[in-house]
Amino acid sequence: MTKAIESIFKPLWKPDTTGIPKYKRVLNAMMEAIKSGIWEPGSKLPPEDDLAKLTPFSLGTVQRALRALSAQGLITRHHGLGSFVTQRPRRLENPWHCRFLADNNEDIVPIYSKAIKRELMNEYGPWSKHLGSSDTVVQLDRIINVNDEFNVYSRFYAKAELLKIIWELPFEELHGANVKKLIGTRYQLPITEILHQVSVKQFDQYICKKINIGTNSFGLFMQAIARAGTEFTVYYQEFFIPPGKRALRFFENTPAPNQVLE
Amino acid sequence: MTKAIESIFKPLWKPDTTGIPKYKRVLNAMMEAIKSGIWEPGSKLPPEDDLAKLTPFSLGTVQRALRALSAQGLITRHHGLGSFVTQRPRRLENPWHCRFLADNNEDIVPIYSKAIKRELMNEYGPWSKHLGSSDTVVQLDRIINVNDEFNVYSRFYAKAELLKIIWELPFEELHGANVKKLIGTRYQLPITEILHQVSVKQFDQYICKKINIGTNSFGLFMQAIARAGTEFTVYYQEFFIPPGKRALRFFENTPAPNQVLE
DNA sequence: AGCGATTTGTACGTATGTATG
DNA sequence: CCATACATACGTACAAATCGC
Repeated sequence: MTKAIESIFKPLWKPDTTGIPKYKRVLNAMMEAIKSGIWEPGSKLPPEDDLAKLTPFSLGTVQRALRALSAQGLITRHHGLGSFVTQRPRRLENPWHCRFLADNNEDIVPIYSKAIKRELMNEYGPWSKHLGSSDTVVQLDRIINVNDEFNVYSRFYAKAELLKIIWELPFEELHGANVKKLIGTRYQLPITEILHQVSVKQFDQYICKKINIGTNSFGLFMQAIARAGTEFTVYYQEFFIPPGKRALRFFENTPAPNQVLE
Repeated sequence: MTKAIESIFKPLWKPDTTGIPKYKRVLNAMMEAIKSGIWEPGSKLPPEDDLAKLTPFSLGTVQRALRALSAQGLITRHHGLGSFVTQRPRRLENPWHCRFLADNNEDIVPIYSKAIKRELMNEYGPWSKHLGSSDTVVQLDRIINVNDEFNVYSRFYAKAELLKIIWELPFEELHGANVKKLIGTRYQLPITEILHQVSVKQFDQYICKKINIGTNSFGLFMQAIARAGTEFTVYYQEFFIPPGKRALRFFENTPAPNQVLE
């Protein structure tokens, strides 16, 4: 554990050749550690003093790096408590850009999804408007458990031919996986924008039963349309979210591209 | 000239009662000066040393304020040259990030807003979390008519001192105007991101009556948080949207920030 | 309720580095 | 090369929030 953390700061002890300011070198090292998972989301960082001792630099320098990390949203700092790794969906790696908020209005709550149905379809449906009506469409239904508090029903649609993986993969492997991530790693599909629409409507019996809420309840209905370019739709998705639970936050901002290096 | 600049920093010489950190007091004073036009866009600020001498604080403190102003996009700094008031601060073109969709799922429907209440407040409330709890807050309530089909109730909150225009402007001029646009043209405040949150909840009696829906109806509750930089909140807004009507679409206009954060 | 111990937050003064004109 | 002006860095000190005893 400590070994891993020490290794993060090892490179800082070597004399610098690049001319990068020290506080940025510290920042980059820590950013790398967070991204690569050495520090997991939610975990507590060592106190400033300790960090400073792990580097050949002064406390103030380390503090500045921490302040910048906090401004970038990678860590959250609490006076008198400590610094913690936050988890914010990063647009580039993770096309999720809406998540349920924790009580502190800052962190996001964990979710776990379970695939429950997969079908190939040729009919016309609400998805046709977005995916086109001519081709075979694969539908994947999942139930997303949010922080063990409530369930969300999700329907995912894509052209079967385009996303072969969805119906070729063993069904079990669709559990828990973030399908969008799967798409991202497996295909080189550059999803450039995701449109979201929300409205309030009455859920049908099937949905209500599946997510364990009273029959004919009203709830939040969200649609997401993921596109590559402005024309081409990669997938279309529907979410049925029970009322009154947690607020859903949209992260519409892309993190600045080049603060990592230099 | 110099007289005006000196006057900006006058208040800093008085002993602080509020507990606001010095670097923030410097920041606020300069922000005020830029907003109000004492420093015009493009003009050069005095060098760090001079600024420090104009305040009772150290160079480092002034530097930190300048760094933060730069991160918020209000000033631009050039090594060896000087600091300048940003010409056209980077902001979202259209601060409306979401609109109601027409039936063709493509166009947006027209809206018209009417101001119905304006108040100054000192209490603690849901806005405090975003705007801070110490200062006086101006609240502006409006009813937004959507395509003559239904009404949305909107509550707008901002620090009174920051957005003087909201409560200094004759009440009638707040009708129909896009307040955000007003802010954009009148002040040099670059809104770089707007966060949105949605949830479904029961509206209170007052709201229901104002937008002509049945008492105790459920509906879509949306919150919007507009920021300059990643830290500073410009305003906080709440929307109460009746159920089942039209879908609300979120557009992503990314302002592509290129600023170094801190 | 009080009192340390821990930990982050702010601030100062000073020194040196580096880009610009 | 020089003066100007921003950029980074250090070491130190104290303030303030939080937690556990």
